[in-house]
Amino acid sequence: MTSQSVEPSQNQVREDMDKCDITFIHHDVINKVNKDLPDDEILYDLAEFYKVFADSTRIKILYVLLKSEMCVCDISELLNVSQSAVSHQLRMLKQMKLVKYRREGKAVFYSLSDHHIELILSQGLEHISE
Amino acid sequence: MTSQSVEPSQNQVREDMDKCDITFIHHDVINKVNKDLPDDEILYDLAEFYKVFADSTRIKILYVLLKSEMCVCDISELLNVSQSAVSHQLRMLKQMKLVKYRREGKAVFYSLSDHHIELILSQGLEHISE
DNA sequence: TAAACATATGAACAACTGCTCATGTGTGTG
DNA sequence: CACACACATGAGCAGTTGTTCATATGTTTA
Repeated sequence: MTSQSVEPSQNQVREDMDKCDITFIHHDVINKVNKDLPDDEILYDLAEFYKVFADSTRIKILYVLLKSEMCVCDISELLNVSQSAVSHQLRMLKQMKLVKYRREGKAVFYSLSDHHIELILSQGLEHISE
Repeated sequence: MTSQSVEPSQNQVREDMDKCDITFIHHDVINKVNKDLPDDEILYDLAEFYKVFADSTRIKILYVLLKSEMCVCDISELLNVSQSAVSHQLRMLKQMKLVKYRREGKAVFYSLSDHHIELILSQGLEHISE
C-alpha cells in the first residue's frame, strides 16, 4: 500500500489525466475524504431514513405520537388527514421501524418505537428557527 | 379561555359529533397534544429541511464538504456524479443556506455554512446502524 | 479578442411520492 | 350469521424530484 494508492472501496480517484486542471490540488485531502466517506450503501440508507422526516404529514404523526399512544382514527381527526392517508403513512413508519402498534378490539393503537425521534425532531426544529 | 376550549391555531377538535366512537377517549390528552403541536407552517419548513438530507447525492456532497472546502469539479469527480448534477444540488444547498461559496479564478469553492450539519448527519448514522 | 475552461441554468424526461377512491380484512355486536 | 366499525391496501393520478443534455455565463490566458 503505497502513499499513491487510493482506497478502492468507492470510485477510484484518477491521479493521472485529470479533466480539471485546477482540481485536486491537494491529493492527500482528497484521499482522506474519500477514505472517510461511508460506503454508498450506508449513505443510501441514511437518505432513506431522512425521507421519513421529509413529509409534513409524517412529521405531524410522529409529533403526535411523541405525546401519546393513539389510534388511527384519532390521528386522522386530530391532523385533519384522511384515514387512508394516515394508514398509508403509518405503514411506512412501521416499515422503517419508527412506530409499533397494538390491537385493542377494533382499534389499532400506534406508538413510537424509537427514542431518537424526539431528539432528531427537536434538533431539526432548532435548526430552522434561526 | 376555559378548560374546554382548544387552541384554534390548528384544526379545531370537535368534541361533539365524533365520527369515531372509540376515539378521543381522553379529551384532555388530545387537547394537550393539539396545543403542543407546532404550527403547520413550521412543520412544513421542518419537512423541507429534512428533504435536503433525503437524497444520497446531497448527503455525499455534505459529507465531503464536512472534511474540506472543495470546488465543483473536485466534488463531481470524487463522487462520480456529473458536473451538472452537482451544480444543481449545490444550488439547492445554497438556497437552504447549508453551503456557501467563494470564487477563485475559474473555480468556485464550496464549503459548509452550518455547524449543525455534522451533528445531524452523525445522529442519523447512529440511528441507522442499530 | 478568441479560445479554453469551470460552473450555472433551463428544458425535458423518467422515476418517485402522497393522496384519493374503492374495496378488502379483521373484530365486536345485535 | 349479518352488520357495523376500525383499519389496511391496491390502483390510479397529479405533483414533485433528480438527472441528462444543451447551452449560457463568467474567468483566465494566449
